[in-house]
Amino acid sequence: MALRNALLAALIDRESSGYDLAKKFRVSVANFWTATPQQLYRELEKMEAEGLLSARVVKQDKRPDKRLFSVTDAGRAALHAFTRLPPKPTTVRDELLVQVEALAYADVPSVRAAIEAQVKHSRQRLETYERSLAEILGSRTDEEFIATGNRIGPYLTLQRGISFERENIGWGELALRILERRFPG
Amino acid sequence: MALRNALLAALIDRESSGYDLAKKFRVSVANFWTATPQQLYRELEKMEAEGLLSARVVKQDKRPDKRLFSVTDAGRAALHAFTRLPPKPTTVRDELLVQVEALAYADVPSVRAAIEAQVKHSRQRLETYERSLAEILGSRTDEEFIATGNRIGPYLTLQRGISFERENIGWGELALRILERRFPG
DNA sequence: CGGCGGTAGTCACTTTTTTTACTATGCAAC
DNA sequence: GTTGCATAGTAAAAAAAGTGACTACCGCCG
Repeated sequence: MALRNALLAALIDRESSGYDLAKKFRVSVANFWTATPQQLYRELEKMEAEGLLSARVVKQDKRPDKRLFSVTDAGRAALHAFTRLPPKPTTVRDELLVQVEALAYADVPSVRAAIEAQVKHSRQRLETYERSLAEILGSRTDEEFIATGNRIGPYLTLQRGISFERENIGWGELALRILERRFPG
Repeated sequence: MALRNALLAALIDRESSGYDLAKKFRVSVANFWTATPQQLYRELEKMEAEGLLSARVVKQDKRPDKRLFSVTDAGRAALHAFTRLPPKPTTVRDELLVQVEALAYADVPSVRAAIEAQVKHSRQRLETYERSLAEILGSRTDEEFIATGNRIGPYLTLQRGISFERENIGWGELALRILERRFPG
């Protein structure tokens, strides 16, 4: 009952297929919610059944048909109601940091490789976020956008994602330097 | 099967009761893993049954008895094996950011209050982390510690927590300024 | 023309997580 | 003197999430 709010937020200003949403969840939404395609499809079904979404089938020529979902008035109302409630505390699950916490008992080369992989991943995400931000801003500066832009919400979540990934990269580099020094090889 | 690794990491250099762990998960571990007390107790039982932990009962005078768990050799081996595997991608669930993403359809005063609450919470966590860091460092500087300290793992995860909470605070303040400007009241 | 990758999903099953409701004891404040 | 908070847990059920396998169709590359 929580994924649905993320879906409403992701769908609210753009009709999308399950597949589109899966992509969006891999890229921008990944910033604050993670979900597998299976979860999405299941939840979309339920939400349609409950009247939060409406779906229409679009026949396609060279691809399988797809179903485009959009938020209904009831969905909009549910989203508004959700924003009136105090949000649940954030939950995170970061196996890499568990491995780092256990460093003294860990296989250091594996952990080092995992940190490197994560730094790479963060760099990619950072680029994606920055492209999205540029798209939102258009030709305006941050200042102009903040004063007059209308996609303030996505702007803010993107900013959060950007600073998060920057910190991630910085932290990863620090960790690698320290590992290099303490466990050379 | 994932919480268990976080538990092994949390227990590895200190025998603790379920209650102690619940506290530790609220404070330091919260940085990279969240779990409720119920989850902890259940998992501790299983892990003891599987020989990853050993437990001893300590009778107490003015409180209920408690069971102190410590990691066995098998547990240490399991933790090491875990660190050899590539960590699963991080998952997050942040309802506050979902609400912010949906700002245009949200109840703005509620969201503003939620951001304020989160900033306060982050300030508290930041203080906690900084205290823990000072404890780990003792009288050493960061430089000295990095060169010679032996709790490198916890040092790194704490650093990650600290920078995360700082970013959180900065982001929250930015968001509040923007809300103030765009939705005054 | 065969295989790979991208689009667009569904189904069955298992594991995990969350929720709700309990049992106890003791301390401190009001 | 009893209410609320902290300690220290347990049990059962419901809900959510994750895993793996599967169906299709198409375009493109070699």
